[in-house]
Amino acid sequence: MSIANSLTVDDLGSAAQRDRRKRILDATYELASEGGFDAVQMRAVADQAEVALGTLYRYFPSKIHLLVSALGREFERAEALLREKPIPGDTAAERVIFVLKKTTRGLQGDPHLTEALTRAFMFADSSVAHEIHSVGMLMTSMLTHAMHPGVTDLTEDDVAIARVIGDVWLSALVAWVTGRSTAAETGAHMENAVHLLLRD
Amino acid sequence: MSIANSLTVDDLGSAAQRDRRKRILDATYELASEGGFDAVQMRAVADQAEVALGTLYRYFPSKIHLLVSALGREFERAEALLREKPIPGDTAAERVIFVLKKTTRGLQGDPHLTEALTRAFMFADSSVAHEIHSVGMLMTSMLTHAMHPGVTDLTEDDVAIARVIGDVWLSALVAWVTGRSTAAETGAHMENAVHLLLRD
DNA sequence: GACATAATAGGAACACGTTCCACTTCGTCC
DNA sequence: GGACGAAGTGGAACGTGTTCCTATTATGTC
Repeated sequence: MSIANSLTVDDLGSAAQRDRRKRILDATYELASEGGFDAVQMRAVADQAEVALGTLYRYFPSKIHLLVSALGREFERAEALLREKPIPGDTAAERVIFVLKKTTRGLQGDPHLTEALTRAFMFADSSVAHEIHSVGMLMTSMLTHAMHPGVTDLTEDDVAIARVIGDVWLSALVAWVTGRSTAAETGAHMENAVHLLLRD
Repeated sequence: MSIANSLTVDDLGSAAQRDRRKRILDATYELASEGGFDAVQMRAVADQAEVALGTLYRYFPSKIHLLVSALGREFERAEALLREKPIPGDTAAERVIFVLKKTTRGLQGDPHLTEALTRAFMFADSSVAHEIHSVGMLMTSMLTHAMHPGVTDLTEDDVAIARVIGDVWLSALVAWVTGRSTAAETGAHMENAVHLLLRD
């Protein structure tokens, strides 16, 4: 009993909280992946994560926070994947397009999930500013890394260009998830924008 | 009575519908201007427009349609205003920045309204594609007009540049209405982007 | 081990977008 | 001017995000 207890104590504590948080984000991910934004219903997330509704709201104060946090986790994964291998391409433009296409392809492979996460990102207000900022930084960092691999002291122009590309990427993604443009148009538009911005 | 009837027939008919539509959009505008997206409640709009809830939904099938239509009306006004006078500035970049700043200043003068309309625009799905497309075309046309006043045969690059600037503008607006960046940052970012894209 | 505090469960209740229905009024056609 | 379909009214009802409350369980302290 004491052993069981000590084990329990080890497994629970803040580990229990990490576990709950993970279960919640996993449930969010799964529901979003199956049915998009509308399918991520707070009661459904709570049920699937085996957590009470009140607990869900204790961990994530709103549906938007929940989805943006899930988006953040996805971006961290994508960024980690990108860091594993050097980015192919001889010019900054080629490398940036590679990163954009790879990331976009990943997102478009799971349209419902992407719809849910993009919607949430676009609908967030200032109370989610912190989470949004993390995602924005990750995106900018992915892009500057593609532009100048290994370089740490970036010029203001580099950062500005990365931000503009990020803006275009977001807009294109929104147009795509809302069914206003096709995947091909999205890709072409992003490629255009990169060539306009990185003429080297 | 027959005179009254004929008058009534003239005043009502589709004129009554135009009037209802206008009252609804006016109510939307006023509520949005006072309290933003959340304050535009369908029951409140219906009350203020002196229209039944079912009638409101007959004219605009969702809150998003309603707000995007209101946004469209605002853009038409802004575009008409711009067409009145020639755009000052010696270079394309100067003229584009003038247009962006003027339009943005107009929007930022009514933050709640802008928040409501931008939210709706970003949250729209494919069922609102038609209305969104109108707004997008207006924006692109305003920007190409600023780049090349009076020119009608634009190159693909011109249109692509206008679209990228539009994307940046939207992203900046979203960041601003969601409290993630200040008006000054928004302006600076847009100015940066224009200079990156229009180096003439 | 007993207790104080915090976290969770379970679920009722509320708000607002949306749908639906029964009834009335309007516009049109004979 | 009577009949008929379309449009409008008024309001109930439903779904889902969010809040709130009480009972129960876990955690940390003496």
